[in-house]
Amino acid sequence: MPDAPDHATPRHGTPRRTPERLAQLPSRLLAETAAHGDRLVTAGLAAAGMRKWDYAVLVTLQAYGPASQAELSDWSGIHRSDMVSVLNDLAAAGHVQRAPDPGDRRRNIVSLTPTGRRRLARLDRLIAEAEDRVLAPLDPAERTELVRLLRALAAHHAG
Amino acid sequence: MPDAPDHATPRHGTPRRTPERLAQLPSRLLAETAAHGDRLVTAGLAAAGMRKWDYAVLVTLQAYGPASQAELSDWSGIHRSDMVSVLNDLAAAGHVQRAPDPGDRRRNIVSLTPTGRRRLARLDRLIAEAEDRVLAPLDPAERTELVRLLRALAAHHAG
DNA sequence: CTGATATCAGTTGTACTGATATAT
DNA sequence: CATATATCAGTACAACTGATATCA
Repeated sequence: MPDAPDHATPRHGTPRRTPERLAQLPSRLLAETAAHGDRLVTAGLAAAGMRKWDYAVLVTLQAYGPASQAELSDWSGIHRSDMVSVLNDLAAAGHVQRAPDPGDRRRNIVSLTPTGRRRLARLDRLIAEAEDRVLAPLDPAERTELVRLLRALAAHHAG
Repeated sequence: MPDAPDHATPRHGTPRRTPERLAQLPSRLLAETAAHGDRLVTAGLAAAGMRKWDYAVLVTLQAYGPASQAELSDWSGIHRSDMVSVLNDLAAAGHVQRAPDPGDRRRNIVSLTPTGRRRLARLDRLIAEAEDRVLAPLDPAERTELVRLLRALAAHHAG
């Protein structure tokens, strides 16, 4: 089925929206839905006064235990340069602790505090709600399938 | 299946990557795959010296015919403020033409030139190749399903 | 008057680059 | 020497905001 005729003169009453050829491009759909997801997650975390990267760091620390800033960068996806201020904020709020590594004095050992652990539990709930809103129109099987397909894409482009 | 134990001391030889709890978040997967898609599309269009928004404007003009800048903004998704410079570039390259609307002198009527039409045909091929790279690991049925699911999300959050 | 249009100037947010001091 | 770490300053880019002149 072809698009609207090329060079069509705009007629009044004709509904106009993003052209189908544009709207169905995978790259465009990914960008659009990613933006919606980011907006919902950002709004959810803002309820606790925190940001996406704060959550990523706390989850990584919980999963793997104390780590250097370089390790946290690699595992969470935050740029090394930006990790500094993220940790400054988390440390100032008492959610993480920075201590020099006695075995390698270039490094800081970053670890979760009990306060950070409690905060993470709350963020987990907020994130779960946000993700549920992101996937709202999909049933459970569709959600699983979407995640599977996205992981296949992510794995392919990461390798 | 639980994650790695909480507070685990890093053991040498343990492979480390983004924690599973983080890696499987739909919002994160969308952001990651969208970034890859954008990178591939940007690289593809750069082969013709053009950008994403240039393509979006040309496609919209082909689909709906001559339009005002405000209409192009609404239909292509480009911010009104940014449309100006996009059209400046496209007009300077001879791909579109700006003419005052005799019926409403606030408006410009933007239309495709023959040069722009030829350029669009080339961009269509470049985009098709880029999208094919984006979806590379998926078979045809999976590609269709992914687009269907993403469109459901996009439609839900647009309404 | 209001509201829409095109334009430009400027802000914001985020990813990223580059340089530096320190230590391995 | 080369390499790795943490830090900070500054860049690049896109999305967005706000103001203005023009016109319906």
